[in-house]
This record gives sequence, structure tokens and C-alpha cells, in this order.
Amino acid sequence: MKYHKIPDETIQRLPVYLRGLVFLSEEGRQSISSRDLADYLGLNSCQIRKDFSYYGSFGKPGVGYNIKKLVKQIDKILKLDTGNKAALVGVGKLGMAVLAYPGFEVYGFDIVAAFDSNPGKIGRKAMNITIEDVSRIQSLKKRNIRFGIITVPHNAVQQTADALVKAGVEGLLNFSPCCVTVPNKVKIITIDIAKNLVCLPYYMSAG
Amino acid sequence: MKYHKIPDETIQRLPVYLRGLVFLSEEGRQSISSRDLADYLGLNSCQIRKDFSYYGSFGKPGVGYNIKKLVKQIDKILKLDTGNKAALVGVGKLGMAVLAYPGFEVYGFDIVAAFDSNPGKIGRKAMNITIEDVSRIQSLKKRNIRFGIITVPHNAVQQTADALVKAGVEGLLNFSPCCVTVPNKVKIITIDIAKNLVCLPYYMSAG
DNA sequence: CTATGTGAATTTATTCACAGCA
DNA sequence: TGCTGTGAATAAATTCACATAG
Repeated sequence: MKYHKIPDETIQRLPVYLRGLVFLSEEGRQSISSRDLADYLGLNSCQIRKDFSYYGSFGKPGVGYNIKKLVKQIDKILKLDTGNKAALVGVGKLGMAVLAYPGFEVYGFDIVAAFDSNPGKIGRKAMNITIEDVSRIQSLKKRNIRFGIITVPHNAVQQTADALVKAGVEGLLNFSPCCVTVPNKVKIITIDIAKNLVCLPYYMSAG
Repeated sequence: MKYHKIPDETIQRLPVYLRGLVFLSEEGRQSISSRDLADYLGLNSCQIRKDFSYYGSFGKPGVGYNIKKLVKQIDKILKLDTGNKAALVGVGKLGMAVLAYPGFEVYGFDIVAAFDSNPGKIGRKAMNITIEDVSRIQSLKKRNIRFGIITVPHNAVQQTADALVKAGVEGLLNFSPCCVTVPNKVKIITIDIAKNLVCLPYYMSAG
């Protein structure tokens, strides 16, 4: 295994592999070939082999990959094996939906705190999490919570990001497609739910 | 302007440009240079110029791009100028959040119908849309609704997709990260809200 | 025989660098 | 002078093709 700069696209695919493999594992499957995994996920088999090869030789020629072993490897590569804790800010409709979303568990993420500025919501429970006042965001540092999920209205995004950064949060997931400024060391990912729909008319007309 | 195959990455960036430009336009700005737009969106200016150049010469040397004109062009390229109508299936927490999401409008998408299988919800209103029984999905063809948004629990995704396809829907946005099979002519995009968070630990530790 | 792992070839995308226009 | 538009150069990612291992 020679040194290679690992393509960013490879990193982005690892979560896709992970989810598929966890699902197959839960169905009781022990091992899988790159070809079968490619068919299952709608990808290309030699891309899968190359992606894994950047990190070592996990497969057995003639057999394929041991699923449990591969899941462990990907968890390790993506640093998902250390129990990442996240806090959500903004318990409105979108915030509630994110709290209820069953998809974080498979990646080893736990949303363990929720904040809102509406006094009527403070102290209530949302998905078994007690909603706290946004003024308590500063407590995140002590609680060792390093990830923030922002589901506030877009006019409150910047101040929310500022508060989270001040509390030592280093990774942000922002659901409001608006411009936010954060220090360089902080990584922020903005997702625009609608954006995904936008390219469909183009691709549909193209055939 | 020579013929060029348009990179897929260019298509994916057009919605980003569009949102930024619409926002700038709403703030009253008339024109912008590729450099300023690049700074604003955190991208590279010659990439922006090249992306636009695939479709013609929209800019004025020494001045920049007329924002309104550019918005119209992108709308046309992405076929967003024809009033795309979408139906949502599954009015649970996530479905409600998507219905309330303010981000579809800027892209010219209208969610005009909502379906659920829970009899207690049928006939109620969600964001001014009357919830219909899933059995009425077949009416979408007559109503000229070509896009479907799937926010049902993952065990109901396949049957929902089947019903939408049967009703003539050609573009699907699926919020359950699970494997769905659709005919070739149908384009489906699956989004995994959690996946975006997953790469953060990797990038954060990398510096 | 089957399936991995990987250099080499190819394809795709980005960035450079500058001629030419307002 | 300021900025676009674009060939050429570079960089990045994918796919091929096959030697090698179980």
C-alpha cells in the first residue's frame, strides 16, 4: 500500500458504505464482495475496492469483505467510534423533526441536548430531552459536547453559531441556507433541503 | 462559445449561485462581479465565470453580471421557470417540517398537495394544504404534479414510491436513507440528513 | 476459479493566464 | 483600468486491466 492523498470524494462515500453495511449486518449477512455491495448501493465495484484500498487491505480475495470488520474500520476512519455528542438549537418544527430522525444512531451520533429561546418551551421534553434556555448554551464546554445542529429561523442563525462557537463547539450543521461566518478552526456544513429537489427538472428533461 | 459537455459539478453549483443571487437581488443589488460573488459564496471566481460561460456570455467586461438577468438565465437552464408543483407524502414530524420549510419558494417549487395514511389526519390542514388519503395519490396525474417528496417511515418508502410512480410522478425526493427501486425513467434523490454530520469528526481532527 | 488490490490509462473538473472588450 | 470569457495547463477522480492471493 503506497501513500496516496485520499480523495475527498472517497471520504464522502464512506458514510454511504457504512449505512449499507450496517443494514446488511443487521440482516445477518457476514461478508460481501465489492461487486455485490456495488449492486446494492448502485455504485461501481472497482471504485469501492479502490476506496478501501487507501486504508489497507481489508478483503479476502475469492471471498470479499467481512462486514463487521469493515464497519469497525470505517467507524475508526471517520472517528465515529468515540461517542460523538451533539446539541440542537431551535426546537421548532424542523428541530423536532431532526430530534426524531432515526438516522443519527447508525453513525454513532447522539443528540443529548436541545435549546430554545421561547420561554414556553423551556423545561418541556422533546424526544426525552429537556429543552433548555439558549442562555445555557455556554454549558456545552463542560458537558463535552462538540457538535451543534442549528435549526433556528434564518435571522437567528449567526447569533446561534456565535454562541455555539463560544461554548467550544467545533462542528456545526446548519439547516438554514444563509451565509454564516465562523472562525477558521470551526467546520460548518450548511444543508439546503430544497436544493436537492432543484436539479430534478434539469435531469428529467435531459432524459 | 465552443461546444462543451457541461460538467455535472457545474449543474450542482447553479442552485447555489441562484440562491445567492436572489438574496442579493432582494437586497437591492443590481450587478456583481465574479470575484465578489465568489467571495460572497466562498467559491472561486474563475470557476464561476467558467460555469456561466458554458451557457453563453452573460457578463459585461469591466462591470460584471446583471443579477436579475443571471437569475432568469439560471431559472431557465434548470427549468425552474415553469412553476414546478410537488406533492408530499407522509405528514409526520418531518413532513410538517418540510411543508413549513421556507426554502422551496426561491427555486420556484410549490408543494401543493399532502397525503397521509392516518385517518385522523385526513381532511385537516397543514400549512394551508388539506391532507388527503394516500389512496388519492393516483389523482396527481390529472393535477399535473410531477414531483413527489417522500417523508414516510422507512418501511413504507417503497410502496409510496410505487404509488407516486404509478401516478406519473417522474422526480422523487426521498428523506429515508433506504434502498428504493424505481423505473429507469424516474429520477430519485435520497437525502440523509444525518450523513452531513458524519464527516465532521474526520475533518475536525484533520485540522 | 473468484475476488482483491493497485499501477496505468482515461476521463472529468479546476485553475491558470491572458487576449479582448467596456 | 477592471473584468469577462476561454483555450491551455494542471489537478483530481474514475475506470481499466491484470498480477496475485485464497
